[in-house]
Amino acid sequence: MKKLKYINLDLLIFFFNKNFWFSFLKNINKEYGIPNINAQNILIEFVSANPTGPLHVGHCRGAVFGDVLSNLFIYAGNKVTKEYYVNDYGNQIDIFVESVYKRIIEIINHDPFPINSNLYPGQYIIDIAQNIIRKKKINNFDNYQSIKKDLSDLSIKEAMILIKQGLKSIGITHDCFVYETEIVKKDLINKAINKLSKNNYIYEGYLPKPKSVNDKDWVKRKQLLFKSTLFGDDEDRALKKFDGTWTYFANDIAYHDYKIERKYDKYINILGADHAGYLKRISSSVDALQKNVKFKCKVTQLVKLFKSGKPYKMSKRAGDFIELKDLVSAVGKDAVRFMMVYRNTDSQLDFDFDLVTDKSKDNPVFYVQYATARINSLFRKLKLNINDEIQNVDLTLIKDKHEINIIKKISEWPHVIDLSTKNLEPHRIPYYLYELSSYFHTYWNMGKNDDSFKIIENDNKELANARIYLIKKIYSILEKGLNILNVAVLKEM
RNA sequence: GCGUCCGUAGCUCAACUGGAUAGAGCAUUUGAUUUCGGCUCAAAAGGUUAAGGGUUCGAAUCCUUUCGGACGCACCA
Repeated sequence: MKKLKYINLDLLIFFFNKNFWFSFLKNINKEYGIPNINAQNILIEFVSANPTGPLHVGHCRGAVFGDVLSNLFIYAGNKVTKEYYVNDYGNQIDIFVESVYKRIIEIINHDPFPINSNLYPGQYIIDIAQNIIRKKKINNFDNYQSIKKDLSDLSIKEAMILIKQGLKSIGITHDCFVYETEIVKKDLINKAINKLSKNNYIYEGYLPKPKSVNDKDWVKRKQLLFKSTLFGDDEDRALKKFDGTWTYFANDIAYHDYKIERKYDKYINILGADHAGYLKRISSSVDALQKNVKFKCKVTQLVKLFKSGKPYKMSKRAGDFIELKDLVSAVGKDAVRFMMVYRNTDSQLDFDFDLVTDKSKDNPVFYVQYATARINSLFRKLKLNINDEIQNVDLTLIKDKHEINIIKKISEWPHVIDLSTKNLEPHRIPYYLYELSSYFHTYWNMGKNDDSFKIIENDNKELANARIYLIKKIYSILEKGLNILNVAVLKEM
């Protein structure tokens, strides 16, 4: 230690000398950055988009966020189950299936598809219709009511194929798909509601009129309610509809009870901004179902698309939204993944099509990948395998301030991992990788201006060896970080 | 009207969750390099952290009020 500065009661500041940093660098091993924690069994639910069509850009942020978070937890030594809840039940599915039906009839009988109805018009509905006709599981489409159940199953199956393709295109695979119809079929709803009932969390009562509803359309009605206000929600929530069937929320309580029954150490839900209002209610129900359960919801804010600095508008109603797979084919999986977690999920994200395909240092994805490519080129030049250990290093030859700063930057890595994991904030990783890359590129450029800073091209073999050792440590962290992001580590570009 | 999130340099965002002089990139200015004013490099400048009030040794961070923005607010999913 070089010196110790006293600021006040709680703050001590340490200044380390160079030898500290050398021995620090020496001690970096394969486990460097992995927190020393007890392994946990974590269930993380994300995407969970309705099976009524392919994924679009709006789903993308939550999808990548959940996946990176999973990788992060795995890296930190935990066991992770990535789960997708399939809402294959209820009104929206009915509308979807009817849309597919009308498209089938349009294709077979040339009856035009009813525009301006509540049905989904999109091209993907036509594709699904064609697939169903082609696969010939149903031979006669004349009577909608009689084939409704089969058509529904087939349509959902087709939609799930599209969704899984979209996920695959950005490198995401879920471990587990839980279908809402299964929850209903197994009668898990009664089971969960009984659980709540036993604790007196359920009653018959009245809800106040919502502000967004007209007086005319509002009928005061006694209904079955869950006391979510006991757990911090703004209102108690309805469990049964006017026709006596369960609400979506009741089914979701059952689903979360099913999660709890499977006994994980920790549960994480990733929700889109448009479902943020749902958060209190679902966490209330989880608290009510089981005391002291570790359950966290994370909301990802919207993504705004830009092209050359101008907003890129799209409308779901008109059916012209951008599908995830279109985004990926336009800018590539790496760019999508990197940029989607580059920012804190609490803030809205601007995603510029042009910037992420730019081959320049303005593009953070390129910049980080360029660093790994440059480092690889050094090893190629030396005819060294980048994975081999470097022997007999004399690190005291590293003297420059910038080199010491690189070591300091490297020392931040475990903290980045720790904060990202604890606070569910993986944006720190790409941000850090960008900074570390920036340190590396500056180092590289120092050699361009001054030969004595050339990493390998100088007469001093010992010095070159020490520098290569340092560079390799940078590389191993970039590699770890990119692996967590599931962004390619490029050997050359 | 209510709820959630956000407001930090001209722009897009960080800031180790309450700690030092609030940091990066773009844009700007200056210089270097390049037989290109375009690529690259180096440096400078840029801030009352939306505004007011409070909490304490100490606040961008916590509390409160106001203003501004996004999203949501049926028995839909």
